[in-house]
Amino acid sequence: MNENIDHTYFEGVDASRLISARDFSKITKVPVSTLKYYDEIGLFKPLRRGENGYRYYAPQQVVTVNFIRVLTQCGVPLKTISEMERNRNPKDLLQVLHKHELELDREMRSLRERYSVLHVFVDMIFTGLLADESVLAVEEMPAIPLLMGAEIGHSDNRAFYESFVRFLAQTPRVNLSFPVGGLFADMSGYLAAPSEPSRFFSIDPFGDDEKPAGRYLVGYTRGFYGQMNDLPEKMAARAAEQNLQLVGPVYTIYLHDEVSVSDPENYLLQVSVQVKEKTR
Amino acid sequence: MNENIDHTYFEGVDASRLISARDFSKITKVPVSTLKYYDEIGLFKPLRRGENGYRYYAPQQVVTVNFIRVLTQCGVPLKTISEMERNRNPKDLLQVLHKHELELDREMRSLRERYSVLHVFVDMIFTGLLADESVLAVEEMPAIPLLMGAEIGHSDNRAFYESFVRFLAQTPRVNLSFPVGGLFADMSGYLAAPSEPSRFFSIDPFGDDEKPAGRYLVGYTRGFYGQMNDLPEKMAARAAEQNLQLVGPVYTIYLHDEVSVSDPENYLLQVSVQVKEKTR
DNA sequence: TTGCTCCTCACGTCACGTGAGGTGGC
DNA sequence: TTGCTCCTCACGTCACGTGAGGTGGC
Repeated sequence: MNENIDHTYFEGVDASRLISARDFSKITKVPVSTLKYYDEIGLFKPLRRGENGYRYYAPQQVVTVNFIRVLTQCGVPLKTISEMERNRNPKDLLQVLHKHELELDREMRSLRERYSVLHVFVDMIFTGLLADESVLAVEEMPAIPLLMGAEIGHSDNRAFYESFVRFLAQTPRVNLSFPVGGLFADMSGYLAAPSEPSRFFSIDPFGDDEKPAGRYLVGYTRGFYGQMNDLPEKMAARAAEQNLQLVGPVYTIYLHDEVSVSDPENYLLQVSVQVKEKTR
Repeated sequence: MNENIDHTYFEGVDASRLISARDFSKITKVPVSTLKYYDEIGLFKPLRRGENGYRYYAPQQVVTVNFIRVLTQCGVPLKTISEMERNRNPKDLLQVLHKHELELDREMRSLRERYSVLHVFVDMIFTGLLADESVLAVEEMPAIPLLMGAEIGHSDNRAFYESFVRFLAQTPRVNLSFPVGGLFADMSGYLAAPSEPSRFFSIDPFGDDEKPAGRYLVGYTRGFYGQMNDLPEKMAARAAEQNLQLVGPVYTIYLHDEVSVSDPENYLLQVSVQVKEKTR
């Protein structure tokens, strides 16, 4: 970025004040190999070369190389930076920088999203590890934000996959980085067809819907996607035994799936449905 | 990530429900070339291959490939993801994810910093474009956060470079991505040795010091670093003429430097010193 | 026959990283 | 002579992208 600088401007600087490649690298945290590469492609050259070929940098060049690093970290290709610099002037640079401010805005949003994705996965895997799978229990559950898919019309019994694909195809509305769960209208719907949820939802913290906080009857079972074993019947039986009034939809979420577990027999499903204590 | 899945689990799924590479790419926004690459290195394979070699993906694989994308965007190498997946289990995955949550925290901070760097540059270049260089004027200036360097002892007249290098070497305290300015203790110090600032400072929004808001006598001049022309004398003369009482240090900032301008003769320096109206 | 989609194979690319083998001043 | 730092040259690498040339079903 300083190849156009007339070196006579630095005549007052004697060689002993200049900085070796190693030291320049230490100051700027830019690896020596990178400095050599920038030199090679003509993007950023040392102020002076020793007779033995040693690279010597001027102190001011620190600002320049850091500026280049900022631009590359913003995703500007080195070639673009080179071209920009060939006829650099304040107005054009201002335009480019302004464009990349917007680019950084997008990056910021994407990063926040990646963060939430990781957080949701951590949360689910952790919940799965703590879960006592062998018991059905009534417990307090916090609210979970969701993005709800459209209702599924079950015209034939192969509709599951098509519905799922249709749900997935709703991008970009549905963010596919978050785990997907299945929902049944109520307990009787779940009992009737345990592998045919009436809706899918994405566990998306930016979603408009939510699974409300409250007391839930919670059960777990292990197995491949859609394999419910005797969980529906057990949950219905428990509700009857303890005189629990089940309200609202049944939520099914794979806490452990192919992302975290090798053996499909060990995928861990959590099923929950809200409980309202019966008035006596 | 699904190479360990026993394909018999998908026997219920007939081929017509599976998704072609093109469609899978459209749904997930992952380029086909990337899908092929993941297949090639054995990281993520389609559920089934047609007799003609066509790739067919199952709907559930959408979640998996998105998870892979999230990890790679967090900087996890594909090889690491592959290894992780070979003996994947919830506990280990939890550890890895937690580590990368911290990684993302750092990324977030770095991104915010890049953003501020761009902002500061935009601000300076823009100010430079708007400046009326030909006139000395008294004007309101906003406060600017700074990171101040140590005071410079001027033992000899070559100390400038050494001081500057020492200032730069104060990393990591000094963030070298932000522009650097020079400061003189007062107007008489500036007049006495216009190219020997008593301190350097970094225009770092996260800095502890600041240039206070207030009314400043502001002048501009063009030329290479340290070239002040007759600006010091003109500013002193103007202060005397208009009976201005100059208080506090003299700030010198290159609004346009080698980053934004090709010709060193056109580097634009802004010099400002605070004004206190004399009580009459 | 004509599109259209998919395939493989091979080579390119971007921004470096990594030795091998050599120089030069204290 | 021994370290130590720097050099050049060449090749490797990571995560893909980009054709060239070919297949296969409507």
